[in-house]
This record gives sequence, structure tokens and C-alpha cells, in this order.
Amino acid sequence: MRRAIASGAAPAPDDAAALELLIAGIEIEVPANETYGDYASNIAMKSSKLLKRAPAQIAAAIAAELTAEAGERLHGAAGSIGPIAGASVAGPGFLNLTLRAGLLADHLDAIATKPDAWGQILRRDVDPPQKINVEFVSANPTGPLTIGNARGAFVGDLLARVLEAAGDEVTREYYFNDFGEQVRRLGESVIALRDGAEVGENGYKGEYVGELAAAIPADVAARAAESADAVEVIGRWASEKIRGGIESSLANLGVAFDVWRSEGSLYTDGWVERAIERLRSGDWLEERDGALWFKSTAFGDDKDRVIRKSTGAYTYFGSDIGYVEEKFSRGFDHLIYVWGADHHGTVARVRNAAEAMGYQKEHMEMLLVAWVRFIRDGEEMSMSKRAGTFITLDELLEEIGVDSARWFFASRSASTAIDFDIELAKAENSENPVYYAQYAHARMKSILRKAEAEGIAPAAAIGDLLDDETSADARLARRIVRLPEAVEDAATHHETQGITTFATELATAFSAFYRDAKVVDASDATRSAKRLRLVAAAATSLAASLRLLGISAPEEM
RNA sequence: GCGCCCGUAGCUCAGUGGAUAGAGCGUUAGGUUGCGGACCUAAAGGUCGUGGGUUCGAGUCCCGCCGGGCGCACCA
Repeated sequence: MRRAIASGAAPAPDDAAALELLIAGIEIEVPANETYGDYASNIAMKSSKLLKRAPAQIAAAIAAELTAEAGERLHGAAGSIGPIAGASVAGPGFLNLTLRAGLLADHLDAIATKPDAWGQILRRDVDPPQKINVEFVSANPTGPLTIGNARGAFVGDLLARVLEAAGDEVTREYYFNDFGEQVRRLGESVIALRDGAEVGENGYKGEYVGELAAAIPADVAARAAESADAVEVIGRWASEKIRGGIESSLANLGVAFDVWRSEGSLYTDGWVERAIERLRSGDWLEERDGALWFKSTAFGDDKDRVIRKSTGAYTYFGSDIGYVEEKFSRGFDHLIYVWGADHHGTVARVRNAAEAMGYQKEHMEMLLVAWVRFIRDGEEMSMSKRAGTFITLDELLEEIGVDSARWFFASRSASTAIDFDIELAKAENSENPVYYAQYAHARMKSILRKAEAEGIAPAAAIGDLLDDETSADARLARRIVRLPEAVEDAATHHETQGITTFATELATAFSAFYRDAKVVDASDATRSAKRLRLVAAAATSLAASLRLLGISAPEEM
């Protein structure tokens, strides 16, 4: 479409490079006010300076060209039929475009022909599919997932779903620490409770620790007794046990990981060593005060960063660079890290190290998920895994349900801090927008069932139903076909709220349609059949958007 | 002190440089002898924290200030 507009730019500059630049800069959008047409472009205003002509003049020239061209094509001569039926100028120089009426019908028929593919988009011509690694949650297995982990889980999973829908190949990955200080503390805490002692100041005090202490299997207990390091044996057993619990909690959310990568394996499999070797060969390392440093300041960092401490132990940063090496070795084009906002301090150093290792930092993206303040009875709930004062993810889902929770997080940008009032979420259960969308879907299905019971089948083609573009039918149709745009936007910008907006708007449009248009109507069987096809397409599109969100699309409620 | 994020309707939040800044909830007034009333229609409600700047055009980009959150370890 950009090309179509640019080629219509009669007074285009001779300079080919300038023209390319112009084409890239053209923005096309759906105008807020539907009386302005189907799409609008700002090309005239953008190019005004370059062409040294007034925006309104340029827009008028393009509109005339496009209209003439559309006319020619429609009237036969040229073989292909363009998408644009008309163009006009408005305001300071907006170019408003109207699509050929038949185009909408074509789209709807395509939905009915291939319902399973609807919502999947192909970006191959513009943007080849990528092999993408999305790492998220990655909470250490020292306790069950809490509501604090919820947002990252939903954000990461939804992003993965959207990228898949846009044609990318996605690996969902969970990174966890199965050795070191935290696991030792867990082991000490479990042992203390088993022996009837008090948990130390730095230990874990949640109820689950006591449950673990009571559930140590005989063989593990025996191994611990024989081992010189009982804390290590018990700690590892406990953390693996907890990790399994985390996996099943995530399954309740509808989130499944392809890869569980332990931090320890980055050492035992030599990845950290290989990463260090790469840095060394580029002369990015320095031994100082007995420690090994990465010269991060060469990349604009405030200070150099320690990889290996003077004690010989590695830092988290050491693991991080080993992990970068390991991930890229698997052939990913792009790495996405979904991190809590509190990790922002480590973003620069990891990307700098990656660059020093010879990777492009543009291929690494850290998506920082903002904090959620959980509020109950007007009070912020402070949570600490060590102190044992927290609400688990499982408990949250029991209270408000997966669909509500998914919608809540999906409809908000990951970068804004949000308040989550649990009492309010519960109280608003039946008023939650997610039910509005689901209800609309159930109602669509109900209509289709009723029609079937009365022996009216959907038409094989939508035909002329949408020719009157002001009709309730056409209004609904225009919403239905917008899903691919919402998916593409979300995949391009890595912002997924648009999907919930789409679902809400489609549900709203359907409610209005439902009010104005009778679908199952034996007195006008022809129109009734066409409308059934429209309703079926609406159901397909709404269900596809809900599936993308990981939310159920019920047949009845 | 330095860095990053945030500030939009009573509340919770969308708004990807474009036209009259939107949605849900809440408030107010209405609506069904039709396919699901978990619905629909309408109204009220805004100094987009604030002051400058860039631009034909700024909630959006830049700078300052105010307010809030987070981070600034040879911790994990």
C-alpha cells in the first residue's frame, strides 16, 4: 500500500534515494473517526518540506492519481484490481483512503475457508521469521512462585505467543540457580526444621519449608547422612522438589517451558569458560586484586565488573556471560530477557560483554517488567520469600481465576507500574472486561446453534451483505478483519495490550450488531444465511484473539 | 549524589509524532411481547504533574523542576 501511495505521488522528486526515504517514512493508520475512511496517511505533510509544496496540494495530487487509477482498474483494462477504491483530502493534508468494498468480503470469506490460520500472520516478505529465545520467570527454586512472579510469567508467555503468531520460531526458557548460597540456605532451613531447631536469620521461614522437612525420602536422608556435606544434599533435593512444584504452578497458568537451564550447567558444560576465553582473546579482561574483571568501562559503563572473585567463586555476571555464549551457540537470531525492573542495573553490562564477545547487542533485548503493588483492604502487602510472608501464585488463581488474571496483565503495558487490588479483582469478577469478551463469544455460538436447530445454514459466500458500508453488518465486518493488524503491531513493538483492545472492540461491535440486526430469521433466509457466515467469522476472530491471550473462549457461560 | 522507569477522568489503565485524548469500573438518566439483560443507549467527569523547547502538528521527542518507584557490591 505504501508503494501504491508513493507511485501515485505525481510530483515525486527525481532523486531515487529521496523517494525511498519517503516511502519508508509513510505512515498509514486507521483513523479514529470512521467517517474519514478505512485508512489515512500523513505522506503529504511528511513530504511537504522535501517537495517544497503545500501539504494539501500534494495530497490532492496523489488523491487524484489514486482515484483515476482505481477507476481504470475497476473498469477493466488492467488485470489486477488494487485495494484502494477512493482517496480524498482532509484537514491539514491527510490522505484518507477507502478500500474497495469487495475486499472486506474477500477477507471474511478467507476466515471461513481457513479458520485455523486466522490470526496467524506472515511477515516473510518484509521481515524474515526469526529464531527467538524468550527467557522469563527464572525465579530461583527456593520457594513456590508468588504473585510477584505472576506478571513476568504472563508477559513472557504472551509475547512468545504473539511472536509465534507472527511467524517466528520461539523457545520459552526458564533459567534457575540450583547451586550456591541460596540453595545452601534452603538446605540449612530444611535441616533445622527436621531437627526441631530454629531457622537461622538468613534462612527460609515459609510453611513450605516445614512441609519439605517432613517429606524427606529415606534414600535422600541416607545419602545426606553419609555425605560430608548434608546441607548440599538436602538443599539440592529440596530445590528440585520446589522446581517441580513451580513447573506445575506454571502449567496451571497455561505456561509451558521448552528449556529449563540450570546455572550450574553453564559451569559444568564449560560455557562460562568459553565466554571468558572469547573475552580474553579480545583483550577485554584484567586480573586485579586477585579477581578477574571485565573492562566494562571501555563500553561506557561506570565501573569494570567482576567475573570471578578473589575467592575463586564466580559472580552472577560470570554466569550471565556464559549463558549468552550458550544461547547464541544454539543459533538464535534474537534473545529476549524478561526481567523485573530491579534488574535494570545489569542490562548494560551484559549487553556490553556480549558485544565484546563479538555478538551484536541489537540481538539482545531486556524487557523490564515493572513492579506490581499488591493491595488488600487498602494496604500494600509486603512480601518476602525468606520471611515466609507471601501469597502464592496458586492461591491468587484460586481467588480470581486464570482468565481474569491473564487479561489483567495482558491489557497493561509491561513497563508501567500497576496496582493490583485483590479484593477489587474479586469483587469485580462478573464486571471484568474478560467476561464481556467471553460472553460475546458465547452469544455468537448460541446464535449459530439456534440457526442449526432451525435448519438455516451459513451461506457459502458473504456476497453483497457488506456493500452498504454504513450497515451494522459492515461495521462488524470491519472490526473482525483487524486481528492481523493487532497481531503485527504487537509482534513488531513487543507490546501486547492491543490484543485485548481488539477483543474488547470486537465484542462491543458485536453487541451493537446484535441489537440492530436479526440473524436467525426464517422470513429472509438468504440474508439470514449471509449473516450467519458473518457471525461465524466474528466467532472465529474473537476466539483466535482469546486463544492468543491464553484465555478460554467458552461455547456457553 | 548518579542512572533507569513512571505521573492521563473519582478509581484501575490504554493512547506505536497526527484530526474532537479513549476503555472498563464507579456516578446519573433511560431501554427488552426478537436470536442469552453477564446486554444496550445517553449524560456528567480532563490544566495529559509542571515550566520551557523542537515540529506544519506534542499526552507522545528534547531540557529543567516537582512527586513516586527501582537500581547504583569481589551480595545472592
